[in-house]
Amino acid sequence: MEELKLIRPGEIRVRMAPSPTGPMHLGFARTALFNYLFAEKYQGTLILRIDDTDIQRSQKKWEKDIIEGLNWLGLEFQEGPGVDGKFGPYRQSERKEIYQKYLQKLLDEKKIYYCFCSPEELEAHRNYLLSIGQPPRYSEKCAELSEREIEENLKNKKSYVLRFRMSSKKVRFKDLLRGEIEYDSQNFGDIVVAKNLAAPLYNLTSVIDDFEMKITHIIRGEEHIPNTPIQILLAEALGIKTPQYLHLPLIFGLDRAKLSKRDRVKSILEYKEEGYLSVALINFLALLGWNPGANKEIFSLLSLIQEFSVEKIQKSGAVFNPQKLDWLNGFYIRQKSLDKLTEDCIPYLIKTNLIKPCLERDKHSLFYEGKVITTKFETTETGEGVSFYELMKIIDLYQARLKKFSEISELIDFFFKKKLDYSSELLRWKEMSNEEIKEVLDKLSKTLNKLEETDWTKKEIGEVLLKLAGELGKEDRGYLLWPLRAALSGKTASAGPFEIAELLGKEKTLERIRMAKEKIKI
RNA sequence: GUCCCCAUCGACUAGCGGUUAGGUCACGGGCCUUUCACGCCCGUAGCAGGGGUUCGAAUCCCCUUGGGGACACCA
Repeated sequence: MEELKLIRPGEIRVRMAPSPTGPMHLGFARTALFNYLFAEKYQGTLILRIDDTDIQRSQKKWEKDIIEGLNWLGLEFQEGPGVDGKFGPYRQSERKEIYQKYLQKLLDEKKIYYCFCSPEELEAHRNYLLSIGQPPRYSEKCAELSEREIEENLKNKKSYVLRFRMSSKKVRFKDLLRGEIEYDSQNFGDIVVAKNLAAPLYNLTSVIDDFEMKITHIIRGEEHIPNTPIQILLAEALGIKTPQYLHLPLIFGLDRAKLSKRDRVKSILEYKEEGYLSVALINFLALLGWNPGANKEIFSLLSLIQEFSVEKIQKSGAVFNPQKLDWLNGFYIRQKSLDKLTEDCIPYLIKTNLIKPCLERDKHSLFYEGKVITTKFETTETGEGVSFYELMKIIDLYQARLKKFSEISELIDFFFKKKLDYSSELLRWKEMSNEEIKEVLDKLSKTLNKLEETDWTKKEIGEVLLKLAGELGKEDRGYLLWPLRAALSGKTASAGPFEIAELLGKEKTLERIRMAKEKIKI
């Protein structure tokens, strides 16, 4: 990539150009990320341009989704009309006069022409060509209409489109990733560049804006490779320069189909709601199609900027693997400080109705001079209060077990319940008989009951129970500890019984053992 | 159908003419451990096929096959 070495800081201008016709999906997020990294790497400028020329399909809510997604990921752009000193996106829908100027010029120069063919007519012709194995392209029926015919049709208000007179030639361009790519423009036919003088279409607006915005490098998905020769021809007709191109490989779903083509496109914001960290998603996305060459998997946005290089971008498409995303997310969750993690989890506990929002809750007052104040959340089922500090201790037990925040509720719900719902079979360790289970539970309550409230710590609890386990004469501690853990949590998997018992408190621990005994029939 | 892009473990990838083909996720086993997870150790698994070029090809070239993308009055 010798041309990249010639780049001077500040020269680069790149853009993200989503069309707001659907939510911001992973594919666009990855393209945005690479544009961002490229711009940051070379101290260039990144622009957000909303390609909303299709007024039928474009929606404000999708634009909002895209901008929120970008914000969440921390991919900031450095230019654009905005308010309060903040940059906003350019919108093609707000730049109509610019396109009209160019369109008129093309029309005057007869480089585009009026086409009055009906959609039905075109459809039929396309199907015919397809059926005889020809590339489906326009018949050029209207290419040579006389001035009079055109005026006649326009006067009769016959609907029209504007077609570009495609020159017949070979178009070559250089892709920064793939090298020379050549197309024969004969395959294209005279494409439609505008629905009418006031409604230009993507290929035209894109070429004009990239020029007007002085874009130096277009970094976009591979699906745009076939558009590139058309855009080059268009630029030629307009007499404007073309930027350099870099086409990123596609991201596929597990079924190997292009992500944005799948039935239901998942918004990046849904990952946020599920409890993924943006740092994890960024890290994951970067690794999808890019690799620094070293045996390294963990990258912050900053380290990505430092290490990013175009040479290391993959050429082949990548399958999106949710398991690796989960692993990365779990990794980043384990790196979090406990108070931050707890803050992150609280909305999920509220959403699943385990606790109620704290009315006088003020995030900044939770910690006062390093001390935890006693802000209490009301637990929905028991009506008791649970402090931020207590929540922190619970979540501490699950930090290593959590892959995403949305999982927290079903992991720790038993702390907030009056009665646990589980089958008596859960209490059975290996081949234990019902009598044995009951006996073990009896011993547990007797032993724990003797423990003073002041000694009710996981350390003390562990000591007396381990001693008890030794007295039981069984090799296997599970004989004692499994029924306990099951009785306290009601789950097949959970944190350890000593920790749970400590946080539950003596009273609740004994109550749960008692309830477990009731389940056992002899 | 036509055009274009691509091709290393199941997935993401390292490799850029000479390697016991490396790493991560997932999977299997072990340690730790009452369970689950974390952590640590070990393991299974790959150069799509065929021709060249070369003393020597995962690596360079060609063909085949396979996968994908594009062929709109969408972007």
